[in-house]
Amino acid sequence: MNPELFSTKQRILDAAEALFASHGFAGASLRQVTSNAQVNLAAVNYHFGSKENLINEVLRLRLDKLNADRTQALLSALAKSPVQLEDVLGAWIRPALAASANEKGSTAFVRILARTYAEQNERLRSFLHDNYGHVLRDFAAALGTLLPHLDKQELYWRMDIITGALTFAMADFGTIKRRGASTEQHRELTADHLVRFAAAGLRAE
Amino acid sequence: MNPELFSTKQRILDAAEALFASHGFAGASLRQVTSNAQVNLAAVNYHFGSKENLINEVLRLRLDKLNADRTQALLSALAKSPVQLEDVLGAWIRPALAASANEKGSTAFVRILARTYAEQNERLRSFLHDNYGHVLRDFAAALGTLLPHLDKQELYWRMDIITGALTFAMADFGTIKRRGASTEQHRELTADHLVRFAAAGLRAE
DNA sequence: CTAGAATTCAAACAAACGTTTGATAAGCGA
DNA sequence: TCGCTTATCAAACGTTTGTTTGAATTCTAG
Repeated sequence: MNPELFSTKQRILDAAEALFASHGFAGASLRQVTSNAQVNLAAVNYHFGSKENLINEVLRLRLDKLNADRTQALLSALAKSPVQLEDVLGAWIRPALAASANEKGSTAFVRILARTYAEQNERLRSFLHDNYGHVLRDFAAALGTLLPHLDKQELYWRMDIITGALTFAMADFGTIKRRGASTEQHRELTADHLVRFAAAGLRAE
Repeated sequence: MNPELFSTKQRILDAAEALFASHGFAGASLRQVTSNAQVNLAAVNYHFGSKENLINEVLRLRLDKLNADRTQALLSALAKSPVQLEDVLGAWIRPALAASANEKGSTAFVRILARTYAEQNERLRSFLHDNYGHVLRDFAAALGTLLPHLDKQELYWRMDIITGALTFAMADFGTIKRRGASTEQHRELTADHLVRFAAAGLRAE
């Protein structure tokens, strides 16, 4: 029951995250996961109950932090006066980029997100909607007041485009190298460009 | 050997496309495919050799047409003087949107594309790169002359963002309904917005 | 009509899958 | 140390996977 850093449970989560990212949920087997984690095959069902629960847990842990970061960043952006579109978009984009360059140095989570986003899997979509839909709604409300020329449907559609762009930009974040820039500089640069790109797209027409 | 419209081979391709789109390559079994296609299980291996070959064939058939359409549209855009950024982007975006609303009335192919794009699967990535990389290079060259303020690396990165946005917009194309608009009107509207969005993002900074 | 190729079919193959089991080991408050 | 919970383990469970087989059927050129 200890939240040890290298506990069986944590090693499974780490290995699962990496394998789900590279092979997908269906493509990564529990035997691969437990082998990479160097734990017994039965450990997954003991600690998580089932493969499906493991998938949910991998998503939940990361999303909890990402959404908390986004919510806090949004509050900061809304506290300023006047509220700037770039700040709101930054509150959406920067925490996601930060999550993609975390302690494990892996972009596994965002690649999982890209896959999940690409999947039409109804179970996952409703899981995301139920647990994290309110964050999306908060951002939509903030963006809506900043962009009164967009009706609600159009706004959601453009946010979807931005999310797609962001997700893929993040998924490629780890693979694209920029000459003579540290990871943090690179991240800042990427965030700046994404925010500008998204802001220009939202203001269009 | 006949290219009949409802041949066993074609029925397998159609069923595979739909199932790969909704369940992924690993998630869709040959038994599901052959059952939906109403053909014998062994027919896949007889006509395609293996599941992997079937996946490649599903991708290849659609991509051949998409890339031919894009190449032709690019030539048309470049024939005009002066060459407009919106026209080049339209040559990239419109054929993809058209492919997403084809005779079968399904968005299966673009959802497959979204999944493939999200996958880090090296086999598929090199398959796409080897067979269709030249089209991407042609567009990059055209965009490069229109956007001299972007260096090559930055340009490719932004094209990646656009492709991600486009892919997800297409994947959602079928699910989003717009009140009082036919499918063709809807597609035209979507294409216009995507082009504007992308052009604004590319011109930024 | 007939011979031979092309296709379809039910059945089975080994391998891999997620999951369960029961025994064993480790951890720990009393 | 005891007794009990928690955790790990090898082994096996029944399914499902992609693939192969060999016989039956359909098609087609001569």
